[in-house]
Formats: sequence, structure tokens, C-alpha cells
Amino acid sequence: MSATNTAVTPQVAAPIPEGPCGDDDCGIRDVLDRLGDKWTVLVVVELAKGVRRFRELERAIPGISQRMLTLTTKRLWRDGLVERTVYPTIPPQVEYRLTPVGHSLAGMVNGLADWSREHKDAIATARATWDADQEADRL
Amino acid sequence: MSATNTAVTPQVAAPIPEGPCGDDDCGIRDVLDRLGDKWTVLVVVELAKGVRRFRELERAIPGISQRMLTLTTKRLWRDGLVERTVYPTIPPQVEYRLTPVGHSLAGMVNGLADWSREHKDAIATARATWDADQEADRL
DNA sequence: CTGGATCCGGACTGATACTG
DNA sequence: CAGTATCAGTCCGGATCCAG
Repeated sequence: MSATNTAVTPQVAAPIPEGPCGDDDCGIRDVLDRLGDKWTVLVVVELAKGVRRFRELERAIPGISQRMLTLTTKRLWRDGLVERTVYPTIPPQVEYRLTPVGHSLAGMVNGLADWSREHKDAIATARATWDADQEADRL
Repeated sequence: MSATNTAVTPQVAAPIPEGPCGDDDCGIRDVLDRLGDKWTVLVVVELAKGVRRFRELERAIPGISQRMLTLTTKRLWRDGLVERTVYPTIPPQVEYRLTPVGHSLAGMVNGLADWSREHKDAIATARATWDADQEADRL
């Protein structure tokens, strides 16, 4: 961090060659990186329905592992999208709920879900057609 | 897929063996898997501005490799989100442009971008605060 | 109940070299 | 210019065991 002495530092310390950011691709990445991972969206959707405890989330999202649930909720918590309330009882009890920002994200996600449902068939069809064409071309 | 005798051909017959699918997490995965990978969004955003050739896309998206651009465009093409026009000239020339469906996706993406820009700071702040708190707790 | 720590296999990505 | 093929490095996700 001390810029005073670091004369050379042959490190590849140039991983921020971001350039474009001209119109639309500015902070998109931040959001999509999160939406990209399998579970974040599902957790958000589930929490959009109301307050949930750890176990409840786990049960509500078939296939998620404790590890992933922990990581996902932690990230959402860290980003201020989820509020985490701990009751120091025995056994422990932790409640998760969306913050206002989290709710707005849930809104976006629902928009995506709508789009997805709306174009799902079209995409599937296009894909099938494409595959068929490729097959045909090779023969 | 050549259905020889399919009398009815239940196109959408697949009831989607998904477990939950109760409200919102039906086909979301399909879309987000695509939005998740680093480049798809950027390509879509770029193509939303107009027709682009391969090289143009490559230049417009700093950091993308030919390989990734090829894969990304191919996937979008396959899904019917992008149209691919080949001019058998010398040298070859290939144009990419969004299909109507692709444009609607671009619309969604822009919505995400707006949301992202709107809450970017809030998230950054929350994250910083969170990190600080964690630090504090350990001391 | 909640969640941290570790091991490990698979998927995705990027760099490079080659073809038409 | 447009695209394919190969290879190696990285990271994510899942399973498991352990702790408060």
C-alpha cells in the first residue's frame, strides 16, 4: 500500500484495465456475478415470501447444500440485501429476511422469471432447430 | 428427433420434473445460467446498439478472447437470440444482430443495469460496513 | 440448529497455435 | 477476417466432519 517505496513492483498489478463502461456495462457485472451463481436467486425468491430460518431455507430449496446456503446467505447479508437476526437460544435460531434493497432485487428477479417463462419455449425451439440444422449440415 | 409416427406430438408435454417450481423459480435457471457467464451480457448489450461483425465485437469488448466470443455468440445464436449472417466473400464477413427475442432480453438486461447502478453504492457501503464489523468482532 | 473447515472432482476460462 | 483445437490453470460446488 505504501506508494512511497514501491518503485518497481513487477507484480502484474494491472488487473483493472476496465475501459468500456461507456453506456450499459458499468456496474452490471457486480449484480450478475451474484445472480449468476446457482443459488442466490433461489434464496432471494424464497425470502421474498417472508422471513425464513436457516433450516427452512434449506428445505425450501431442494438440492442446496449447507455449505452453499451458508455462503449464499452470507454474501447477501454482506451486501445488505438480507438482514440476519440471531436469537442466542438453545438451540440457536437465526432468521433471514430481505431488506428493502433486497426486495427491490427480488422484483428484478421476478421480472427475469417472467421473461424466462415467456420465451422459454421459443428458446427451446430455436435450440432444437439449430441442432437439427447443424446435424443436417454435417451430412 | 424425427418423430416418425407421432400422432399428437405433445410439444410442451414435458411437465418439467422440477421440484419446487411453485412460484418463481421455474425456468429462471435457463436464463440466469446464460446471464451468469461473464460475456453474454456484454455481447448482448453491444449488439443492442446495432449490427456488429466478429472483429467489431471483439474490439468493443475489451478482455474477451476469440474463443469466448465464439462460444458466446454461438450460444446466443443457437438460442435464437442472435441472428448470424455469413457473406462468403474474401475475406469472410459475418454479421451478428439481435433477433426480436434478443432485443427483449436486452431490455431486461438494461433493467438490471439500471438497478445495478441505482444500488451500487448502497451495496458497496453495506459491504464495507460489514467487513468493518467483522473486523471489530474479532478484536 | 447453525455454520465453519477441509478435501476433491468437474466445469469454465484464457492463451496459444492452426485452418479456410 | 472468422473460427476451431488443444492444453493448463482456476474456481465453484458437493460431501463430509467438526464445533458452538
